[in-house]
Amino acid sequence: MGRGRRGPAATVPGKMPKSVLTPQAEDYPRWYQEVVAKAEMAENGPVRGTMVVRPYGYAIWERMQAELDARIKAAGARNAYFPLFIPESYLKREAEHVEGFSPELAVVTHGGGKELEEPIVVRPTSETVINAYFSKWLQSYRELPLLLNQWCNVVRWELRPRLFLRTTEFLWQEGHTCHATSEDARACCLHILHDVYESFMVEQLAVPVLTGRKTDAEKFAGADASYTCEGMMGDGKALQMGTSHLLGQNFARVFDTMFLNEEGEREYAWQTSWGVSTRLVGALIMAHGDDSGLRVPPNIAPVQVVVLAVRDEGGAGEAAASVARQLADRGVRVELDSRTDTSFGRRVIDWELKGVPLRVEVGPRDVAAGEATLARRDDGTKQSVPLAALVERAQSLLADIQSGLLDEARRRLDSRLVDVSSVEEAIEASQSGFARMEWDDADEAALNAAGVSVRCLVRADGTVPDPEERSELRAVVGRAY
RNA sequence: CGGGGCGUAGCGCAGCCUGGUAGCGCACCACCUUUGGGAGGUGGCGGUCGUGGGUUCAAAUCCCACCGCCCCGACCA
Repeated sequence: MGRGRRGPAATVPGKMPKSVLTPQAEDYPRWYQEVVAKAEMAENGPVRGTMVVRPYGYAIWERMQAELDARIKAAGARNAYFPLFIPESYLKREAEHVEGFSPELAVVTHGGGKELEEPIVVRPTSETVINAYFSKWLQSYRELPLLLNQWCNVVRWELRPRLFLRTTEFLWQEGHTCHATSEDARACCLHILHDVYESFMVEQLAVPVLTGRKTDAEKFAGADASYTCEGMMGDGKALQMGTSHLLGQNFARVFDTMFLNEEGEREYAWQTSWGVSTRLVGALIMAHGDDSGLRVPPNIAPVQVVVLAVRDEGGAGEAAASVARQLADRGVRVELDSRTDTSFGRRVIDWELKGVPLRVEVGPRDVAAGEATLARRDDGTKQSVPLAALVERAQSLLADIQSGLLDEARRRLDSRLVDVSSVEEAIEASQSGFARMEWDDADEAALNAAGVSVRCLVRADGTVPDPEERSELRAVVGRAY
């Protein structure tokens, strides 16, 4: 936490502030920082730009990993692991790649107390090392396509870090593939974009995204084309949530990644690479969070239901434990909160901060009536439910909450995405959301001067353009994280 | 790197201008009363005042240098 900054708790000495967090409308970035801190997601590490991910934040990441990993494997990829350290010479082989990454590289010059003969780079991404091994392993078209994925950390030196959104070290998944034809590589790249990333974001994170192609200015260094999933955050700004790149034969050429084709000729492999990172946690926070804290969609929530024993009287403690057990038996991710030495209100607020989708309150009054109280985190409504019907009701409410959060996010995206016909209108529209316009009219220099950028390019029908496609395209512009 | 701000207890801050016993709120510990939307009382623990130097009988306070952090601008998942 920074010095010279105040949480709302500091404004009135001796008194609790009215609200737990700075309201979003008052100061969105501050709201974000406070949620991350108070929901115990993460904090800054000792080295600038590094991040300590706390158990609750990491639990969310683990849920994301589990869902993504299943989809990645279903797409045909296998997991592997490549080293953190990469010879600097590898990076230098692909001219555009080094040029793009050199400003943000961490370079190791000493090891074992001696200066190294060749500097070692801490991986900013692994195309180069992985290609060094692809070239060794790959022999025949019969081995294609070859799809590998790795879960790891990477380092890109950042000047202005923000927890989860932009840190010097972050966790991610990077997929790397080799294909026999350009068409097959393209199909894979888009399959990952839509059927792994977009589907995960919509179904699990309940965040609708726009998919499109990056402009040359924003594409991956060394790629022929980059495709992106762009989400709209609560303040109308865009967040790049995932990217899938078509590498062509660029890396294959410099690393000699070749195979023998059906005609018996040696040919360079056609490649893709793709990744999503812990930035997704930031996306989750900003896509659904409200003035009371996080709102985590049930599908991704590490805790879907918290059962609160209001106090340990009238059998409430036992009843709460029993409810929690029943929910767990039905496969619900549930946590029992029986800390009755802490006040009820405090505990409610803490669980709201953490965004647990559904809260079950069990107190003496509920027990006497044979009921429990269910409180939804998404809309704040409460209802009493007979204990016998509780598990069923909880499960149906979780489903409602999941779809409700998606609908809400979709309405925001739809209502704040407007079609415009000039740079001036685009800048105006970007103050509250996205603008869509003819790409030919989108003067990037003029937009950038106003703090706005082209997030992605799409066709008139909304589908993603081919790598070389340039005419009749629409540009989606907005402010970006 | 350019501009602005800030370093005092775990967190948020006051004290500095006008040198002289280091304070407040929250958190934490103990006990009692509490518990259906941030509980109250009483007692307690906790600080090399960012670092180094200088001025002075005396420095959190004045002077110099350095370091760090935060915010705003040029790059990125």
